[in-house]
Amino acid sequence: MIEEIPDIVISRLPIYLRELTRLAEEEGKLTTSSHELGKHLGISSAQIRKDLSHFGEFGKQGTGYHINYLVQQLRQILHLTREWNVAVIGAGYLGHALTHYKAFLDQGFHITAIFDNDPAKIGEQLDDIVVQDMADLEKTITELNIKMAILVVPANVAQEITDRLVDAGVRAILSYAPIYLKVPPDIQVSYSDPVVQMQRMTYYLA
Amino acid sequence: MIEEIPDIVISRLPIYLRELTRLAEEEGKLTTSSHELGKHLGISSAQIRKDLSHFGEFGKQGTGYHINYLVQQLRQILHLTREWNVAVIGAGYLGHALTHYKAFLDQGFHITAIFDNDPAKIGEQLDDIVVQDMADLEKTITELNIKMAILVVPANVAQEITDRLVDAGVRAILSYAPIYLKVPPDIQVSYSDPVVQMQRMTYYLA
DNA sequence: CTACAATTGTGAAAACTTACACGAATCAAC
DNA sequence: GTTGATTCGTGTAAGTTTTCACAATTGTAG
Repeated sequence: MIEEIPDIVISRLPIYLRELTRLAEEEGKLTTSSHELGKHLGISSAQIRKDLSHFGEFGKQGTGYHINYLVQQLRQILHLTREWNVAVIGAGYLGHALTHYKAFLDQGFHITAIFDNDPAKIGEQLDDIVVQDMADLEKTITELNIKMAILVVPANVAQEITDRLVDAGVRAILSYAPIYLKVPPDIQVSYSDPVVQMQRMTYYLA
Repeated sequence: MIEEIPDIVISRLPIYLRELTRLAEEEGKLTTSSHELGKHLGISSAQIRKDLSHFGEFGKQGTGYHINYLVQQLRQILHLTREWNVAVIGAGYLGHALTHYKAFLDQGFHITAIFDNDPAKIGEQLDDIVVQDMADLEKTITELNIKMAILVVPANVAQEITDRLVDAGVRAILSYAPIYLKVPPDIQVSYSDPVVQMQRMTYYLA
Protein backbone atom coordinates (compact mmCIF):
# COMPACT_ATOMS: atom_id res chain seq x y z
CA MET A 1 0.00 0.00 0.00
CA ILE A 2 2.90 2.32 0.71
CA GLU A 3 3.70 3.86 -2.64
CA GLU A 4 7.35 4.03 -3.54
CA ILE A 5 8.13 7.60 -4.50
CA PRO A 6 10.70 7.96 -7.29
CA ASP A 7 13.99 9.50 -6.31
CA ILE A 8 13.74 11.89 -9.21
CA VAL A 9 10.66 13.36 -7.56
CA ILE A 10 12.44 13.65 -4.21
CA SER A 11 15.35 15.41 -5.86
CA ARG A 12 13.06 18.18 -7.11
CA LEU A 13 11.48 18.91 -3.76
CA PRO A 14 14.46 20.86 -2.38
CA ILE A 15 14.37 23.00 -5.50
CA TYR A 16 10.69 23.74 -5.01
CA LEU A 17 11.42 24.53 -1.39
CA ARG A 18 14.25 26.86 -2.32
CA GLU A 19 12.18 28.80 -4.82
CA LEU A 20 9.13 28.99 -2.55
CA THR A 21 11.29 30.43 0.19
CA ARG A 22 12.73 32.94 -2.23
CA LEU A 23 9.26 33.93 -3.48
CA ALA A 24 8.18 34.58 0.08
CA GLU A 25 11.31 36.36 1.26
CA GLU A 26 12.46 38.26 -1.80
CA GLU A 27 9.18 38.97 -3.52
CA GLY A 28 6.98 39.04 -0.46
CA LYS A 29 4.46 36.66 -1.98
CA LEU A 30 1.96 34.77 0.16
CA THR A 31 0.55 32.45 -2.48
CA THR A 32 1.68 31.03 -5.80
CA SER A 33 0.55 28.59 -8.47
CA SER A 34 2.19 25.58 -10.07
CA HIS A 35 2.35 27.65 -13.24
CA GLU A 36 4.22 30.54 -11.61
CA LEU A 37 6.55 28.27 -9.68
CA GLY A 38 7.29 26.32 -12.83
CA LYS A 39 8.06 29.46 -14.78
CA HIS A 40 10.67 30.42 -12.21
CA LEU A 41 12.25 26.96 -12.31
CA GLY A 42 12.01 25.90 -15.94
CA ILE A 43 9.71 23.04 -14.95
CA SER A 44 6.21 22.36 -16.29
CA SER A 45 3.30 23.11 -14.01
CA ALA A 46 1.96 19.58 -14.54
CA GLN A 47 5.19 18.14 -13.27
CA ILE A 48 5.07 20.19 -10.12
CA ARG A 49 1.47 19.22 -9.41
CA LYS A 50 2.18 15.56 -10.10
CA ASP A 51 5.24 15.62 -7.86
CA LEU A 52 3.38 17.20 -4.96
CA SER A 53 0.42 14.86 -5.42
CA HIS A 54 2.58 11.99 -4.20
CA PHE A 55 2.48 13.47 -0.74
CA GLY A 56 -0.99 14.96 -0.42
CA GLU A 57 -3.16 17.82 -1.59
CA PHE A 58 -1.54 21.08 -0.69
CA GLY A 59 -3.27 23.49 -3.05
CA LYS A 60 -6.72 24.82 -3.80
CA GLN A 61 -8.37 24.97 -7.19
CA GLY A 62 -8.62 28.48 -8.52
CA THR A 63 -6.27 29.80 -5.85
CA GLY A 64 -3.03 27.83 -5.95
CA TYR A 65 -0.76 27.21 -2.99
CA HIS A 66 -0.30 29.07 0.25
CA ILE A 67 3.48 29.41 0.27
CA ASN A 68 4.11 29.21 3.99
CA TYR A 69 1.97 26.13 4.32
CA LEU A 70 3.62 24.38 1.39
CA VAL A 71 7.09 25.26 2.68
CA GLN A 72 6.19 23.81 6.04
CA GLN A 73 4.88 20.62 4.42
CA LEU A 74 7.96 20.21 2.23
CA ARG A 75 10.23 20.71 5.21
CA GLN A 76 8.38 17.96 7.01
CA ILE A 77 8.53 15.60 4.05
CA LEU A 78 12.26 16.16 3.68
CA HIS A 79 12.91 15.83 7.42
CA LEU A 80 14.17 19.36 7.69
CA THR A 81 12.22 20.25 10.80
CA ARG A 82 15.13 19.01 12.88
CA GLU A 83 18.78 19.92 12.71
CA TRP A 84 21.48 17.62 11.35
CA ASN A 85 25.04 17.25 12.54
CA VAL A 86 27.46 16.87 9.67
CA ALA A 87 31.10 15.81 9.45
CA VAL A 88 33.49 17.09 6.80
CA ILE A 89 36.24 14.64 5.88
CA GLY A 90 39.29 16.33 4.43
CA ALA A 91 40.56 19.77 5.40
CA GLY A 92 41.94 20.90 2.06
CA TYR A 93 40.75 24.05 0.34
CA LEU A 94 37.41 22.55 -0.54
CA GLY A 95 36.88 21.08 2.92
CA HIS A 96 37.61 24.48 4.43
CA ALA A 97 35.24 26.21 2.05
CA LEU A 98 32.37 23.83 2.73
CA THR A 99 32.93 24.05 6.46
CA HIS A 100 32.57 27.83 6.23
CA TYR A 101 29.60 27.61 3.87
CA LYS A 102 26.96 29.72 5.52
CA ALA A 103 23.94 28.28 3.73
CA PHE A 104 24.39 24.95 5.48
CA LEU A 105 23.84 26.50 8.88
CA ASP A 106 20.86 28.52 7.62
CA GLN A 107 19.23 25.28 6.51
CA GLY A 108 19.86 23.36 9.67
CA PHE A 109 23.04 21.51 8.74
CA HIS A 110 25.59 21.94 11.51
CA ILE A 111 29.13 21.04 10.65
CA THR A 112 30.28 19.76 14.00
CA ALA A 113 33.46 17.94 13.05
CA ILE A 114 36.19 18.07 10.43
CA PHE A 115 38.91 15.48 9.94
CA ASP A 116 42.24 15.18 8.19
CA ASN A 117 45.24 12.90 8.52
CA ASP A 118 47.83 15.58 7.79
CA PRO A 119 49.63 16.43 11.06
CA ALA A 120 50.09 19.98 9.75
CA LYS A 121 46.33 20.44 9.60
CA ILE A 122 45.28 18.59 12.74
CA GLY A 123 44.58 21.07 15.51
CA GLU A 124 43.87 23.93 13.15
CA GLN A 125 40.98 26.12 14.27
CA LEU A 126 38.12 26.64 11.79
CA ASP A 127 35.44 28.96 13.05
CA ASP A 128 34.29 27.12 16.16
CA ILE A 129 35.64 23.67 15.42
CA VAL A 130 39.10 22.11 15.31
CA VAL A 131 40.52 19.80 12.66
CA GLN A 132 40.67 16.34 14.21
CA ASP A 133 42.88 13.40 13.48
CA MET A 134 41.27 10.91 11.13
CA ALA A 135 42.05 8.29 13.75
CA ASP A 136 39.26 9.76 15.91
CA LEU A 137 36.67 9.44 13.13
CA GLU A 138 34.59 6.63 14.61
CA LYS A 139 34.71 7.98 18.14
CA THR A 140 33.61 11.51 17.27
CA ILE A 141 30.93 10.46 14.80
CA THR A 142 29.37 8.19 17.36
CA GLU A 143 29.59 10.74 20.17
CA LEU A 144 28.09 13.58 18.15
CA ASN A 145 25.46 11.33 16.58
CA ILE A 146 26.54 12.32 13.09
CA LYS A 147 24.48 10.73 10.31
CA MET A 148 25.67 12.82 7.36
CA ALA A 149 29.16 13.40 6.00
CA ILE A 150 30.76 15.47 3.28
CA LEU A 151 33.66 13.67 1.66
CA VAL A 152 36.44 15.85 0.30
CA VAL A 153 39.39 13.49 0.04
CA PRO A 154 41.49 12.07 -2.83
CA ALA A 155 40.01 9.20 -4.83
CA ASN A 156 42.53 6.67 -3.58
CA VAL A 157 41.33 6.86 0.03
CA ALA A 158 37.65 7.68 -0.60
CA GLN A 159 36.34 4.10 -0.54
CA GLU A 160 38.20 3.10 2.58
CA ILE A 161 37.02 6.22 4.43
CA THR A 162 33.49 5.64 3.17
CA ASP A 163 33.54 2.14 4.66
CA ARG A 164 34.64 3.58 7.99
CA LEU A 165 31.95 6.26 7.88
CA VAL A 166 29.25 3.72 7.19
CA ASP A 167 30.49 1.44 9.95
CA ALA A 168 30.45 4.40 12.32
CA GLY A 169 26.78 5.06 11.58
CA VAL A 170 26.82 7.63 8.77
CA ARG A 171 23.80 7.15 6.52
CA ALA A 172 24.26 9.88 3.87
CA ILE A 173 27.38 11.08 2.09
CA LEU A 174 27.90 14.07 -0.17
CA SER A 175 31.02 13.17 -2.09
CA TYR A 176 33.34 15.46 -4.00
CA ALA A 177 35.80 12.62 -4.55
CA PRO A 178 36.17 11.61 -8.20
CA ILE A 179 35.18 7.98 -7.75
CA TYR A 180 32.08 5.82 -7.51
CA LEU A 181 31.50 4.68 -3.93
CA LYS A 182 30.27 1.20 -3.10
CA VAL A 183 27.88 1.39 -0.15
CA PRO A 184 25.11 -0.79 1.30
CA PRO A 185 21.69 -0.20 -0.28
CA ASP A 186 20.31 1.79 2.64
CA ILE A 187 23.09 4.39 2.47
CA GLN A 188 22.55 7.55 0.42
CA VAL A 189 25.28 9.06 -1.72
CA SER A 190 25.22 12.28 -3.71
CA TYR A 191 28.05 12.97 -6.10
CA SER A 192 29.50 16.33 -6.94
CA ASP A 193 32.61 16.01 -9.06
CA PRO A 194 33.18 19.41 -10.67
CA VAL A 195 35.35 17.91 -13.40
CA VAL A 196 32.60 15.54 -14.47
CA GLN A 197 30.16 18.42 -14.66
CA MET A 198 32.51 20.50 -16.75
CA GLN A 199 33.21 17.57 -19.07
CA ARG A 200 29.52 17.05 -19.72
CA MET A 201 29.23 20.64 -20.86
CA THR A 202 32.23 20.64 -23.17
CA TYR A 203 30.39 18.06 -25.29
CA TYR A 204 28.02 20.83 -26.32
CA LEU A 205 30.77 23.34 -27.08
CA ALA A 206 31.60 22.84 -30.74
CA MET B 1 19.79 11.85 -40.22
CA ILE B 2 21.88 13.25 -37.37
CA GLU B 3 20.71 11.39 -34.33
CA GLU B 4 20.08 13.50 -31.25
CA ILE B 5 21.97 11.94 -28.37
CA PRO B 6 20.19 12.17 -25.01
CA ASP B 7 21.84 14.38 -22.42
CA ILE B 8 21.58 11.58 -19.88
CA VAL B 9 23.91 9.56 -22.08
CA ILE B 10 26.36 12.45 -22.40
CA SER B 11 26.39 12.90 -18.64
CA ARG B 12 27.62 9.33 -18.15
CA LEU B 13 30.53 9.60 -20.57
CA PRO B 14 32.78 11.59 -18.20
CA ILE B 15 32.17 8.92 -15.57
CA TYR B 16 33.20 6.17 -17.98
CA LEU B 17 36.24 8.23 -18.90
CA ARG B 18 37.17 8.74 -15.27
CA GLU B 19 36.94 5.05 -14.43
CA LEU B 20 38.76 3.96 -17.58
CA THR B 21 41.61 6.30 -16.72
CA ARG B 22 41.69 4.91 -13.20
CA LEU B 23 41.70 1.31 -14.45
CA ALA B 24 44.66 2.09 -16.65
CA GLU B 25 46.64 4.17 -14.17
CA GLU B 26 45.87 2.53 -10.84
CA GLU B 27 45.34 -1.06 -11.86
CA GLY B 28 47.59 -1.09 -14.90
CA LYS B 29 44.91 -2.60 -17.10
CA LEU B 30 45.12 -2.41 -20.90
CA THR B 31 41.66 -3.76 -21.75
CA THR B 32 38.31 -4.04 -20.04
CA SER B 33 34.75 -5.15 -20.73
CA SER B 34 31.40 -3.45 -20.36
CA HIS B 35 30.71 -5.92 -17.58
CA GLU B 36 33.85 -5.04 -15.61
CA LEU B 37 33.43 -1.31 -16.14
CA GLY B 38 29.82 -1.55 -15.05
CA LYS B 39 30.72 -3.45 -11.91
CA HIS B 40 33.07 -0.64 -10.91
CA LEU B 41 30.42 2.02 -11.56
CA GLY B 42 27.17 0.42 -10.45
CA ILE B 43 25.87 0.58 -14.02
CA SER B 44 24.61 -2.34 -16.12
CA SER B 45 26.85 -3.58 -18.89
CA ALA B 46 23.99 -3.24 -21.38
CA GLN B 47 23.67 0.43 -20.52
CA ILE B 48 27.33 1.06 -21.14
CA ARG B 49 27.29 -0.73 -24.48
CA LYS B 50 24.13 1.09 -25.54
CA ASP B 51 25.58 4.45 -24.52
CA LEU B 52 28.79 3.90 -26.46
CA SER B 53 26.91 2.58 -29.49
CA HIS B 54 25.57 6.09 -30.08
CA PHE B 55 29.04 7.14 -31.13
CA GLY B 56 30.47 4.14 -32.92
CA GLU B 57 31.82 0.65 -32.35
CA PHE B 58 34.74 0.81 -29.99
CA GLY B 59 34.94 -2.77 -28.75
CA LYS B 60 35.52 -6.24 -30.06
CA GLN B 61 33.37 -9.26 -29.41
CA GLY B 62 35.01 -11.73 -27.10
CA THR B 63 37.72 -9.25 -26.14
CA GLY B 64 36.09 -6.08 -24.87
CA TYR B 65 37.58 -2.62 -25.11
CA HIS B 66 41.13 -1.44 -25.44
CA ILE B 67 41.24 1.15 -22.68
CA ASN B 68 43.64 3.63 -24.23
CA TYR B 69 41.71 3.66 -27.47
CA LEU B 70 38.36 4.12 -25.76
CA VAL B 71 39.74 6.89 -23.56
CA GLN B 72 41.04 8.66 -26.63
CA GLN B 73 37.66 8.32 -28.36
CA LEU B 74 35.74 9.58 -25.35
CA ARG B 75 38.05 12.54 -25.03
CA GLN B 76 37.38 13.39 -28.64
CA ILE B 77 33.62 13.04 -28.28
CA LEU B 78 33.62 15.29 -25.20
CA HIS B 79 35.94 17.85 -26.83
CA LEU B 80 38.64 17.29 -24.27
CA THR B 81 41.49 17.09 -26.74
CA ARG B 82 41.91 20.82 -26.43
CA GLU B 83 42.32 22.97 -23.35
CA TRP B 84 39.63 25.25 -22.01
CA ASN B 85 40.04 28.61 -20.33
CA VAL B 86 37.70 29.05 -17.41
CA ALA B 87 36.66 32.05 -15.34
CA VAL B 88 35.67 31.83 -11.69
CA ILE B 89 33.15 34.44 -10.60
CA GLY B 90 33.25 35.14 -6.89
CA ALA B 91 36.37 34.98 -4.72
CA GLY B 92 34.85 33.75 -1.48
CA TYR B 93 35.98 30.55 0.20
CA LEU B 94 34.41 28.36 -2.45
CA GLY B 95 35.76 30.45 -5.32
CA HIS B 96 39.22 30.19 -3.82
CA ALA B 97 38.92 26.45 -3.35
CA LEU B 98 37.77 25.84 -6.91
CA THR B 99 40.49 28.07 -8.31
CA HIS B 100 43.07 25.96 -6.49
CA TYR B 101 41.41 22.69 -7.44
CA LYS B 102 44.17 20.68 -8.98
CA ALA B 103 41.99 18.22 -10.91
CA PHE B 104 40.77 20.98 -13.23
CA LEU B 105 44.24 21.63 -14.53
CA ASP B 106 44.96 17.90 -14.88
CA GLN B 107 41.91 17.61 -17.12
CA GLY B 108 42.68 20.61 -19.29
CA PHE B 109 40.58 23.26 -17.59
CA HIS B 110 42.71 26.34 -17.01
CA ILE B 111 41.33 28.86 -14.60
CA THR B 112 42.67 32.00 -16.17
CA ALA B 113 40.59 34.65 -14.44
CA ILE B 114 38.78 35.21 -11.16
CA PHE B 115 36.46 38.10 -10.38
CA ASP B 116 34.91 39.74 -7.36
CA ASN B 117 33.38 43.12 -6.62
CA ASP B 118 34.72 43.38 -3.08
CA PRO B 119 37.53 45.98 -3.05
CA ALA B 120 39.18 44.04 -0.25
CA LYS B 121 39.54 41.02 -2.52
CA ILE B 122 40.42 42.74 -5.80
CA GLY B 123 44.15 42.53 -6.41
CA GLU B 124 44.61 39.48 -4.21
CA GLN B 125 47.06 36.96 -5.64
CA LEU B 126 45.83 33.38 -6.10
CA ASP B 127 48.48 31.03 -7.38
CA ASP B 128 49.34 32.65 -10.68
CA ILE B 129 46.28 34.83 -11.18
CA VAL B 130 44.95 37.98 -9.54
CA VAL B 131 41.41 38.71 -8.42
CA GLN B 132 39.97 41.18 -10.88
CA ASP B 133 37.24 43.77 -10.52
CA MET B 134 33.88 42.52 -11.71
CA ALA B 135 33.77 45.63 -13.87
CA ASP B 136 36.43 44.05 -16.11
CA LEU B 137 34.36 40.89 -16.66
CA GLU B 138 33.45 41.43 -20.30
CA LYS B 139 36.85 42.73 -21.31
CA THR B 140 38.85 39.87 -19.80
CA ILE B 141 36.47 37.15 -20.94
CA THR B 142 36.68 38.36 -24.49
CA GLU B 143 40.44 38.81 -24.44
CA LEU B 144 41.16 35.38 -22.98
CA ASN B 145 38.53 33.70 -25.17
CA ILE B 146 36.80 32.22 -22.13
CA LYS B 147 33.81 30.02 -22.97
CA MET B 148 33.26 28.41 -19.57
CA ALA B 149 32.60 29.96 -16.17
CA ILE B 150 32.17 28.77 -12.62
CA LEU B 151 29.63 30.85 -10.74
CA VAL B 152 30.17 31.17 -7.01
CA VAL B 153 28.17 34.23 -6.06
CA PRO B 154 25.09 34.91 -3.90
CA ALA B 155 21.70 34.11 -5.40
CA ASN B 156 20.62 37.74 -5.60
CA VAL B 157 23.29 38.65 -8.16
CA ALA B 158 23.59 35.30 -9.95
CA GLN B 159 21.09 36.02 -12.73
CA GLU B 160 22.46 39.43 -13.57
CA ILE B 161 26.02 38.11 -13.68
CA THR B 162 24.88 35.17 -15.79
CA ASP B 163 23.38 37.58 -18.31
CA ARG B 164 26.66 39.44 -18.50
CA LEU B 165 28.63 36.22 -18.91
CA VAL B 166 26.42 35.06 -21.74
CA ASP B 167 26.63 38.43 -23.45
CA ALA B 168 30.41 38.27 -23.15
CA GLY B 169 30.49 34.94 -24.97
CA VAL B 170 30.43 32.35 -22.19
CA ARG B 171 28.63 29.20 -23.37
CA ALA B 172 28.76 26.93 -20.30
CA ILE B 173 28.29 27.71 -16.63
CA LEU B 174 28.88 25.55 -13.58
CA SER B 175 26.79 27.22 -10.92
CA TYR B 176 27.04 26.87 -7.15
CA ALA B 177 24.51 29.66 -6.67
CA PRO B 178 21.25 28.49 -5.08
CA ILE B 179 18.98 29.66 -7.86
CA TYR B 180 17.70 28.55 -11.26
CA LEU B 181 19.37 30.48 -14.05
CA LYS B 182 17.48 31.62 -17.12
CA VAL B 183 19.72 31.32 -20.17
CA PRO B 184 19.25 31.08 -23.94
CA PRO B 185 18.70 27.51 -25.18
CA ASP B 186 22.21 27.11 -26.58
CA ILE B 187 23.87 27.84 -23.25
CA GLN B 188 24.77 24.97 -20.95
CA VAL B 189 24.29 25.14 -17.19
CA SER B 190 25.24 22.60 -14.55
CA TYR B 191 23.99 23.09 -11.03
CA SER B 192 25.80 22.16 -7.86
CA ASP B 193 23.97 23.48 -4.82
CA PRO B 194 25.30 21.49 -1.86
CA VAL B 195 22.26 22.33 0.25
CA VAL B 196 19.90 20.86 -2.34
CA GLN B 197 21.95 17.69 -2.44
CA MET B 198 21.92 17.37 1.33
CA GLN B 199 18.18 17.99 1.47
CA ARG B 200 17.48 15.24 -1.01
CA MET B 201 19.31 12.80 1.22
CA THR B 202 17.59 13.76 4.47
CA TYR B 203 14.35 12.51 2.93
CA TYR B 204 15.73 8.99 3.27
CA LEU B 205 16.92 9.45 6.84
CA ALA B 206 14.02 8.37 9.05
C1' DC C 1 -27.11 34.70 -8.65
C1' DT C 2 -24.60 33.84 -12.86
C1' DA C 3 -20.82 33.82 -15.91
C1' DC C 4 -16.06 33.57 -16.36
C1' DA C 5 -11.20 32.98 -15.49
C1' DA C 6 -7.85 30.58 -12.83
C1' DT C 7 -6.16 26.62 -10.89
C1' DT C 8 -5.83 22.00 -8.77
C1' DG C 9 -5.37 16.85 -8.81
C1' DT C 10 -5.28 12.96 -11.77
C1' DG C 11 -6.16 9.18 -15.29
C1' DA C 12 -4.47 8.25 -19.70
C1' DA C 13 -1.28 8.92 -23.45
C1' DA C 14 3.15 9.94 -25.07
C1' DA C 15 7.94 10.13 -24.64
C1' DC C 16 12.00 8.60 -22.84
C1' DT C 17 15.27 5.29 -20.63
C1' DT C 18 16.78 0.89 -19.21
C1' DA C 19 17.07 -4.03 -19.40
C1' DC C 20 16.75 -8.29 -21.89
C1' DA C 21 18.32 -11.56 -24.97
C1' DC C 22 20.46 -13.15 -29.02
C1' DG C 23 23.31 -13.47 -33.40
C1' DA C 24 27.94 -12.71 -34.54
C1' DA C 25 32.75 -12.33 -33.56
C1' DT C 26 36.93 -13.47 -30.99
C1' DC C 27 40.14 -16.15 -28.51
C1' DA C 28 42.06 -20.06 -25.92
C1' DA C 29 42.43 -24.89 -25.13
C1' DC C 30 42.81 -29.27 -26.87
C1' DG D 1 40.03 -27.58 -36.85
C1' DT D 2 36.38 -27.81 -33.21
C1' DT D 3 34.51 -26.63 -28.98
C1' DG D 4 33.38 -23.60 -25.42
C1' DA D 5 33.69 -19.35 -22.93
C1' DT D 6 33.47 -14.31 -23.59
C1' DT D 7 31.85 -10.29 -25.19
C1' DC D 8 30.01 -6.85 -28.38
C1' DG D 9 26.25 -4.28 -30.75
C1' DT D 10 21.40 -3.97 -31.20
C1' DG D 11 16.24 -4.86 -31.96
C1' DT D 12 12.64 -5.34 -28.89
C1' DA D 13 10.33 -5.37 -24.55
C1' DA D 14 9.66 -3.48 -20.15
C1' DG D 15 9.76 0.12 -17.07
C1' DT D 16 9.90 4.96 -15.83
C1' DT D 17 8.92 9.82 -16.36
C1' DT D 18 6.68 13.58 -18.43
C1' DT D 19 2.97 15.71 -20.70
C1' DC D 20 -1.77 16.20 -21.90
C1' DA D 21 -6.29 17.34 -21.03
C1' DC D 22 -10.30 17.62 -18.32
C1' DA D 23 -13.74 17.48 -14.31
C1' DA D 24 -14.11 19.88 -10.16
C1' DT D 25 -13.43 23.82 -7.28
C1' DT D 26 -12.62 28.57 -6.09
C1' DG D 27 -12.84 33.50 -6.35
C1' DT D 28 -14.24 37.75 -8.89
C1' DA D 29 -17.02 40.84 -11.41
C1' DG D 30 -21.31 42.37 -12.77
